[in-house]
Parts: sequence; structure tokens; C-alpha cells
Amino acid sequence: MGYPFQDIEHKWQTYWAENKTYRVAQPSNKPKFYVLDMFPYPSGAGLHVGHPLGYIASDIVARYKRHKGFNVLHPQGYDSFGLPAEQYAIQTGQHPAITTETNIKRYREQLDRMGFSFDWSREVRTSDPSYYRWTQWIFSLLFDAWYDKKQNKARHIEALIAHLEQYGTKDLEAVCDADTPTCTAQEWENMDKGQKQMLLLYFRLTFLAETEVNWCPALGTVLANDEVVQGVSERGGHPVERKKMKQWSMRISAYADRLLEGLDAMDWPEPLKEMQRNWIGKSVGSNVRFTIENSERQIEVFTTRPDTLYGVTFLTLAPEHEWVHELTTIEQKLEVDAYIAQSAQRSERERMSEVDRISGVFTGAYALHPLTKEKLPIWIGDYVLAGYGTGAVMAVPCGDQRDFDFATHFNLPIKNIFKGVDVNEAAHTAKENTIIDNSDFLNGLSFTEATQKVIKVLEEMGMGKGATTYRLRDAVFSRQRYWGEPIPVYYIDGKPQLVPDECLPLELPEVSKYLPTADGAPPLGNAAEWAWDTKQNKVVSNLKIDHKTIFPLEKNTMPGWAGSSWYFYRYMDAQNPNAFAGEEALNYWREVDLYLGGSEHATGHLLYSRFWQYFLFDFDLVPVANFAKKLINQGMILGESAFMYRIPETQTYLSKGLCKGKNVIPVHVDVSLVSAQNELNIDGLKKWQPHFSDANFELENRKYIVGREVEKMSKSKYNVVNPDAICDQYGADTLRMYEMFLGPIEQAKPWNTAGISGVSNFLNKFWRLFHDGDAFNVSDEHPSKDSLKTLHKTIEKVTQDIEQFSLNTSVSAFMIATNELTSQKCNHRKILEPLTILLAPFAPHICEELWSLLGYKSSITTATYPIPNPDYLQDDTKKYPVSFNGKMRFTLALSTSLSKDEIEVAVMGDDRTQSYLDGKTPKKVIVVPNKIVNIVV
RNA sequence: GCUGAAGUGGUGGAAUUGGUAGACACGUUGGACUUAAAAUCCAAUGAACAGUAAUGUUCGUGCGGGUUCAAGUCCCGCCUUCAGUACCA
Repeated sequence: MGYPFQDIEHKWQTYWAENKTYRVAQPSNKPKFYVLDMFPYPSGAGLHVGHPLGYIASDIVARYKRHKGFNVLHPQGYDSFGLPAEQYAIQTGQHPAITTETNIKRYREQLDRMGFSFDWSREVRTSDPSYYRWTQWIFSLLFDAWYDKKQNKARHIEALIAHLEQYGTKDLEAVCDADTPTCTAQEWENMDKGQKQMLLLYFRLTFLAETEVNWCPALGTVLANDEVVQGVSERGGHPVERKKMKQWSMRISAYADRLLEGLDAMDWPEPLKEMQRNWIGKSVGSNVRFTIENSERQIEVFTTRPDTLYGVTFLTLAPEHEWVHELTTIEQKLEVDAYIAQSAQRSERERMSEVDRISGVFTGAYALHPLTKEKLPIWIGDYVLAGYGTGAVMAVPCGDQRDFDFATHFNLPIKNIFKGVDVNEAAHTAKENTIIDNSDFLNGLSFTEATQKVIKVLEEMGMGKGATTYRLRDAVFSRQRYWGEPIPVYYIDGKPQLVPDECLPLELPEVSKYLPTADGAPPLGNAAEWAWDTKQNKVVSNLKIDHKTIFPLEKNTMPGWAGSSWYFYRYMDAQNPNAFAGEEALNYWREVDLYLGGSEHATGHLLYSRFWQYFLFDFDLVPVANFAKKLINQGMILGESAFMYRIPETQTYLSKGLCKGKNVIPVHVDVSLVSAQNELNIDGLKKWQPHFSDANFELENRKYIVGREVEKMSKSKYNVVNPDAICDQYGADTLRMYEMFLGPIEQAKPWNTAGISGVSNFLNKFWRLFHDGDAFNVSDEHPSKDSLKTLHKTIEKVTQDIEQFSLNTSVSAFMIATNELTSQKCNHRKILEPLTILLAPFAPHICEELWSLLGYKSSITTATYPIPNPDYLQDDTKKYPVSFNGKMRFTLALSTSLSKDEIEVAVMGDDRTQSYLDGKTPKKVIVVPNKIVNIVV
């Protein structure tokens, strides 16, 4: 029988909870270490074995650092605003807060069973008013801020107002978007309050604007770009369409450059940084203006290849471009209108599946080339996107493949401007080693030279200038949902006003229904009390709205990423009623030292959080701009789904081996009904879902064998493995070690219990080593040299592995050590003590028990981490490859303690060496740094 | 298409970063204990060939080349898988 893990685990979990063992002292004179997991959304399905992978790894580091003498902050909490609880509320009428509370309770039970060392006194929940009060506060801060490009930081809006009073919008061009109105100081002074407010909205870091958004009719809400996957909503897979709406946005684009440049210095995984770089998508080039024939208008295009300006043969505008209607000639009008209507109808999804399709229409208008004054036809094509650059391109068919295809398709001219390059078949897109030709003053220049020269000439002419564009869009911040943070804003004559800071939190009101209202307003429109009384400074009934002192409140709520963009600071000082975190706490903990989470958050949470941190840093509210020193992406644990195979239109299921060449429909079955050998438990199946009771099964070798496929773990695929079941059968320590043993932490892998007995055996063996029957049995004698060697080798290896985050190999190191100690029959106290502390981060319960059997109190605070003794680490011999006259012949074991002369002797003394030497005396023996012994005869 | 990661036994995965490939574990086979089973312990286990045997030889890290005394590791060219992204001018 194995060791009594159930008793032990229960005993210590109770002990830790009662003694508040993991509560963190602050401040402390110890060095700090902050290790954090991305907090979970508490879903109704509970935790599956995939969730804890990262938590176990971070818990191991946290426990290790504690033993190493660090003051470790290792908190946990819940990202508890979210769509599923709201959808459940819509279906059942149960308040999302109740659903959330229930789910959190379940999560907590599951987490506690795995023996995590979280300091629960610092728990945060994003849906708790005492928490989202500060989310709202940061929103207000962003509202009262603008980005000063000259100082390259965010500043208070008062500084902008001062500027406007003195200079108007002069010198602010670089700060704002192209469509920002301009004014003089005088004009500013003459504006009324509302007009001023509207102008300021063009500068505020969170602002209200008419934006084209991803509208999901099925969910009744707006989705962020990263919540839309392949044209359908990430959650639920509903279709998404483009729609213009008045929305709150966050001016993340102001930080595009800093977000990009900041990446270089960060210790985050390179693939993740690359994803963020692509997402920000910086392109350097220039804007070029083209005068329209017979018009005052100029069309501005963005290009990354100004050097190819002489290769332009036509212009293409996006169908949504604002001047399309104005430009189109009467003859072309019908055709153009039809094209615009048709492309507006095409969904994102269709656009994507028809990438190859070339479509477009001529407007009838012409532009003039800024240098040659040639007439260039203006076309419309949906390969040009309204939302990127200026929504217009200069088409250079010889240098861009899409322009080339478009030109070929519509028989437009193609002009070659590259020396010695054939552009009859395809465009020449390479920049390097290309010489510009046929381009007047640019002839003979390279890409770089030509680019610089063209931009200079265009700038002198006033027809263009160097420009940079980003793919990164401002983030839409409004959601038409109930279960989110209320936006602390009310409206006077449609102009947004902040709810005063001292009145926060602005708490979520009760509503009669969680659906949008009949007239399409968000769910908060259903609230009876949702108006702001500016006299009393409180929420009052909607009926009292008089637009004099009582005004309507904002009905949108914040998106899911709002609360998760700053939560790591709240853990530092979770109970503080006066600040999001106190100064003392912020200056002590500073930033997260190690952050663990999935790479799926690369362009969402991790980018938005960086944005907010830069902003808070600009306002001197946090000590560092970078919130996480080191980041590790743990790989996802996938499920191994099981399938039965049904013959269509029957209740007959074929065992996997019988399906060959037959038309069968795979049907998911619950993985808990399947053995490790893929045999289906048919009786269990019939009990699981009664409609299988009259099914027929065609067996092979009297067994029904299921098919397997690796998929994401999900309730609907019946492939979820609950960690509780593993804890029941093997214990939490085994689960913890097995999840680490599965492979490198960063790697995605399917969950498979095939190997778990190996880890379980190891813990039992380790236990038995120090037990005689049921009795604890250690020897106080001095351990043998071999045992000490085993011990110190293991200390060194495991310590290195934890530092390098190679936790799978450290589990192996423990297994090797236990095997060696077993064969040495070593049960010495002096071995067990350090080994227990070494193993404690991985298997805390069994180690606490052994530690107390050794006669000590809880190891968490009393034990210090062992240090390897180098005396026991040296091997007696080292193996060197030996080469003769530069040719390697064989490997020779040499004592490490030998001097250079002695090495020669050792070489000479070896039989095989002698036979190679063939009686000759070596001229010299060279020991080179890479451990090769060279013998020159 | 672009960007990134990865391809090693029947399986999960090691390999001190250029130096005995396959650690550790699962699985499999054989053995011990047992009336029996479970549990536990011991041994073998990349492939092929030769040998009664100890052992020896050859081949082996997706494919094809290259550098080197020496390549899973470095270089060049391919193939495959996974992830992100996509008419981004």
C-alpha cells in the first residue's frame, strides 16, 4: 500500500489555513519576490487539469524562493466580470453576482486541494465594488489626460487647456488625429462649455467617438478586434458585422511607439514579443498627395515605397473612402454605387475566403502625378482598406503584387522602373539589391537613397512628407452588457462628465432584465435608478431626470480587459481603502518578478496592461513602467477526446477497428468512460446518457475500442479531466509532480494519465525509504560518501533546474536520487533533512509530514534551502575524447585531480593509447580548453 | 503568403549548448515473492546482422548537402506539423 496521502494532505491543508501560514509580511527587510499567475475567470465548469499547470509551476517557484530567504508575494484572485455569468442570468434570471460567487467557491475548493501557497488575504475580484472603484478611478484619470508627443508622455488635461488658452491648437498637430478641428486662442475663448468639451474629446486618452465597430447581433454587443476570430465571435461563434456607433475608446495608439520599443528590453518570450510587434504593425514610409484633375481636392495616400513614385500608373481608393461619391463622374455613378453596395454586403468572412478574387471599378476621375503631371486613373477596389493608412494607395504594379494583379485584371498600364528586372510575369517586390531606373532624378539610386531623396523633394513641394502608420487601432472600451464595470460618466446635453472621484465606486444598479432594452439601449437601460444627481452627488431614480441638476448616466459598461489591466498592483495592498495601492507597498513590491500565463493573451490582456502601466507611470503613480520583469507562457494542456462511430441513420456503433472504408459519424463520449487501453465501458455509457440504452455495439475481440483525437479541453467535447479525481486517486503531491513531469512547461501537450503511476511510485518509494512498516525510521549515523554524493548532486541539479524553469527534469532528478538511496539502503537523517526541503516546493504535503516526523515545526517558515557542497560534486574521473595528430580516436577517462604532467602519464599508461602510439614517444600532449587531449606523435 | 516555434525509440520526453544519443518515466517481456491476484522487488528493452555465450559489427535524432578529428546541436537548400496574422499599401 502507498503512503497515506489523504490523511496527510488534509492535515496540512487544515494546518496551513488555520495558522495563516502563507500570509505575507510587508514591509520586510528580506528581499522581495513577486510571482504571479494570470488570474482565472471563474467559469461554471470548474477547474480542469489544464488550469493548474501554470499555478503549480509558479507555486514551486514561490515555495523555493521562500526557502531561499525571499519575502514572496504569491497571490490569487478572480477576473470575475464576464459573459458566461451574464448569459446564465439572461437564461435563468439569476443575478450574475450569485453565479459568480458560487463558481468562485468551487474554484477555491479545487485550488485548496492542490496545496497552493497563495496568500488569500490579498484575494481580488474584479467584480467587487471595492476593487472596480479603482478601475473606474483609472478610467477617470485617462479621461482627464492627453498625450503630449513633444514630451512623449501623458499629461493632465489642464496642461492642454492652458495651451489652448494661450495658442489655440497651434503646435498640437502631431498630437491629434487628422480630423481634429483647429482653433485659435481667441476662438477657444469664445467657445461655450459644451463646445470646449467636444474639442477636448479629440485629445483625451479615453474618449467618445463615432467608430466603426464589430457588432455582434446575437450577443447584442460590440466586440474588440481580438474578440473576433475569423469573422465570428470568439465566444459562441456568432456572426459579426461592421457598424458605426458612438463608443468609448482608449487612445492606445498614442503609446504605439513606446509599446513597440519597450519590448526590446523585456525578458518576455521572443515569440510573444514578436506577436505584439506584428500587432502594433509599424510601417515607415511617407504620405503623398495627388491633385485631382479639375478639382481643388487632393488625395493623400500612404506608401512604404516612396522610391517607386515614378512607377505609379493609377490610384486605388477603399470603397468606404469619403470622397468616392464626390469624385465619381456621372457616367460611372451607377457602376460605382453598385460596387460599393456589393462590397458593403460582403461579410468579413467572405472577404477572407475570397482573397484571390480581384474586384474594382473605375471612378471616371483622374489624378495628376505630383512630379510628372501624368494623368492617373482613380479606381475603387476592396483590396484597399478604409481603416489602414489613408484608405487610398498609389498603385505601383511593377513593385507590388496586388497592384500588379489588379492592373493585369483590368488591363491597366504597368511601368517598369527597376534596372535589369523582368516584370512581365510578376511584380518585383524586393527592396535590396534593386536599382531604380526610368525615374528621372532617382535613376541609379538604391531603395534607401531614393526614398530619402523623394521625401525631401515632396516636402519641398508641399506634396507629401515622411510618415509612419500603425496597424494598432484605438481600443473600443464600451460594451452593451450588464456584468461589467459601470463607466463613471453622466451626460449634460450629450456631453460626457465624470462622476467625481470621491463618489466612486459607481455601483452596478439592479435591473429587471439582463437583455438590451426594447429600444436597443444596453441592459443598464432597464435600471430604475440610473441617473446622477449633481446636487446630492448620488445615483437617483431615472424618473427624476430634469437635465438641470439630474442627468442620465452612461449605460455602457467596461470591457473584460479593464479590470485585468492593473490587478497586479491591487495584490500589493489589497485592503487599502484610500488608494489603488499605497505608495509604501508600491515602492516595496515594485513589479511582478515572474508572471505566468498563456500566450493567448499576447495581443489582449498583455498589451492593454502594458498600455495602462505606461500611462500610470507617466503620472508617477507606479515606480516602474514595465509591470512584469519576466514572463513565461505555459503551454495549454489539451484533452484527448474519445469517439464512438455511428452508422448514419441507425443506433449502431462500430468499434474503431471496424470502421475502415465505412461511412460513420464520430460521436464524442465522456473520457471518464474509457480505459487507458481505449476500451469503452458500455454499461457506464448507458447510465451516462439514457438514450444510448437501446444502441447496438459491434465489438472487436469482445471490446468496444474508441478513437482518440487531441482537442482543446472543453465541457462540450466531454474530454475534461477534473483534478479532484486525480487528487482522490493519487493525491495532490502526485498530481503536482506529474503535471511538471509531463514535459517542458512552455509546451502544449495532451493530458494523458498513462505515466502517472511512475510519479506515484516515486513518492511511495521516497516515503518507504524512511519508514519501517508504518513506523518512521531514520538513522542518526553518518551517511556514506555515496549517499552524500547523491544528495549534493541532486541539490545542485534541482536548484539549477528551478532557476532555469526546467521543472520536468528536476522531477527526474528526484527519481534518480531515490533509486540510488534505495539501493544504498540510506535512511539517514542527514540526507533526509535537506532532501525534504529540496522536494517541498514540488510535493509540499508529504514533505511537511516528514519534516514534522523529524521533529520540526512547519517547514514553510523555519527551513532554509540546502546548498550543495562542492566536495561531493566532483567526479573522480572525467571523460575526454583523445585525438592523435588531430584525429579523434577514442574517449579516455582521466582523473580530474591529475596535473598536466600526470595527464601525459595517464595517456601513456593506457593500453589502447599504447597500441596507437606503437612504441613511439609522443612529442607533446596538449590539453585544449574544449577538453580534447591532443597527442602529436 | 508572412512571422514564430518544433520534428529524437512503441509512448511522454533527456542530452552539461559541438564531445559515449535515447537520462528519467510509461509500456512491453522475463524472473522473484504469493494457493492466486494486487502491490512490491530484480533484470532486459533503438534497429539490423554475426555468435551457444560474454561480446562484436553496421545503421540510426524529418529529407538532401556542407563545415569539423567529432554534428540531434553549426551553415545552405527542402519537407512536415503546430501557433499567430493576413488583400496592411
